[in-house]
Amino acid sequence: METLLAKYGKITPLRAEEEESFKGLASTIREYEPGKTLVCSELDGPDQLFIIDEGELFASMELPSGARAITRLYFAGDIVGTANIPFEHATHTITVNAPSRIYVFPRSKLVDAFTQMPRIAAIFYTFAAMENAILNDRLVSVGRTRGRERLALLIMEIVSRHGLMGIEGKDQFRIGLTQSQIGDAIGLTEIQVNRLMRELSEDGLIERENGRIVAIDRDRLCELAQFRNRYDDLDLEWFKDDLGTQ
Amino acid sequence: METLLAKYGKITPLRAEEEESFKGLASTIREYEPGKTLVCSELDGPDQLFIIDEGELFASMELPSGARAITRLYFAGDIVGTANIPFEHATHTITVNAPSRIYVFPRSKLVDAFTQMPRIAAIFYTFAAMENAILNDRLVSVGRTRGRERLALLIMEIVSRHGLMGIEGKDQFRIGLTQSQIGDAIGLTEIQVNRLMRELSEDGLIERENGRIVAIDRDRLCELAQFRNRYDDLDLEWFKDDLGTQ
DNA sequence: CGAACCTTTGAAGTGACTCAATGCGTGTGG
DNA sequence: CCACACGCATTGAGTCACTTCAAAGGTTCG
Repeated sequence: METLLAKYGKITPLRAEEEESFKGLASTIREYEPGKTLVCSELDGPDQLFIIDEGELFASMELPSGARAITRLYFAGDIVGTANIPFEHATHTITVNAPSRIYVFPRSKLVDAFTQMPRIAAIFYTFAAMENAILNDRLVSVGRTRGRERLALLIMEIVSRHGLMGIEGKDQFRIGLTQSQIGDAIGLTEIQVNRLMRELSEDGLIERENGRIVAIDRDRLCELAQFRNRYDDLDLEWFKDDLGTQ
Repeated sequence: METLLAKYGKITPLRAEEEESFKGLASTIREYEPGKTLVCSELDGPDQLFIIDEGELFASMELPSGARAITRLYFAGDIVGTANIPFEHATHTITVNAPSRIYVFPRSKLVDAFTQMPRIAAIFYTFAAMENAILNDRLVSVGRTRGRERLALLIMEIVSRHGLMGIEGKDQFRIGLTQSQIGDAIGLTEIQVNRLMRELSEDGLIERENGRIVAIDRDRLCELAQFRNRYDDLDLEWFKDDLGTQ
């Protein structure tokens, strides 16, 4: 369960007894293949949270028109399903996008976690706020910038969140989305995504090899996207020491 | 402090001792006039949460280009500033849009609240998840629908959230936003907003009087916007009774 | 080797933007 | 009490980013 604790550890170290207790809450760990749907907004109740040990998922919504929007991307260490928790029906569909190993966390256990460990509540709250901030940035991007900027932002978001958990190496900036999925994530057609990628490529901001994207000129991408890495900006002093274990 | 407790009460009744304890956390109550900026993303640290007793606020972000995006609307009973809490710098600006009475809630007190009352943690988490879901719906709307649908969704969001706290009456559906602000909220120019409002008006979906909007045909607006009232869909059984006060 | 899926390119159409100007209501000061 | 300013709403004309429709080129895998 290293991965699970890694991102949390980055946020605020868990105490030994918290770590122990927290581990007990994740009832099962499962492996999933790409294409698997974990929660479907039309059918399922949202009775579970997921924590990604390894892999990639995304959250999406389908419109009656047949259009699809991808609203969130999830990587190792993320808590998945926050926005579904307080609802009777799931608000979005969650799909596995790369072979993944996932901890399953029944909603009912949240109660235990919050009661036994107030710091866990603060951590969950922090993750929800982080997701909120990322959605916020996405909304601004889609609502108020052109395709070129939106694409740059998506690339930077993926690059930086990948980097967070130390998923680096030569494959560092691989983007595991099809152009069609990228379009669904930034509100463009796949055709336009294709054209913009060529543009960014010709301008030397990215390189493409075999469907993979490499962010070459991160500085200019950041500048273009007005990207701000929210994780760098975390300030968790407010619950650092005060929350005891009762 | 009736309003504060009203929406929470709708979500899950507070116990007497919780209510007492909770009241103690809100340090001050203040009145603000329209135009006042409570938190500015560039300058201020996000050390405070606000709970609206009465009034209207919105959260926005400015881009270097001069464009502005409005990402959230807040009404009586809402918790404002959730997404700013774990960050060193605020992620968005919060502006007062109608005369408001607001409870101010220092961030440091959150620790006390979470520790003393696990149910409060669950409630805050729920509000964050709710905001998450609304941002989600907005993002889908802006990214994957036309202006007409977006406008309809915004109107329905405002109408339904107004209705929540019983702010009804003949003024029931008043929208306290200029066309320019509406544009910033749904990713259109004020000119396009104006044209679309005329369209909706001519089609009998809304009526306009003196800059106010009245949602006449709510059914067709819902259909058009594919609107789903998230508040109707709340399911909070999961922390109803189990979270003791320790 | 073909099927399925993804990427790429072209050409025509359109929703929304930009620029520009007018109208309208309210408040303010001469 | 009128003149003016200011913010907001409205309308028109031209342009552009992106969409839609259509088709061809690559890759991967059974």
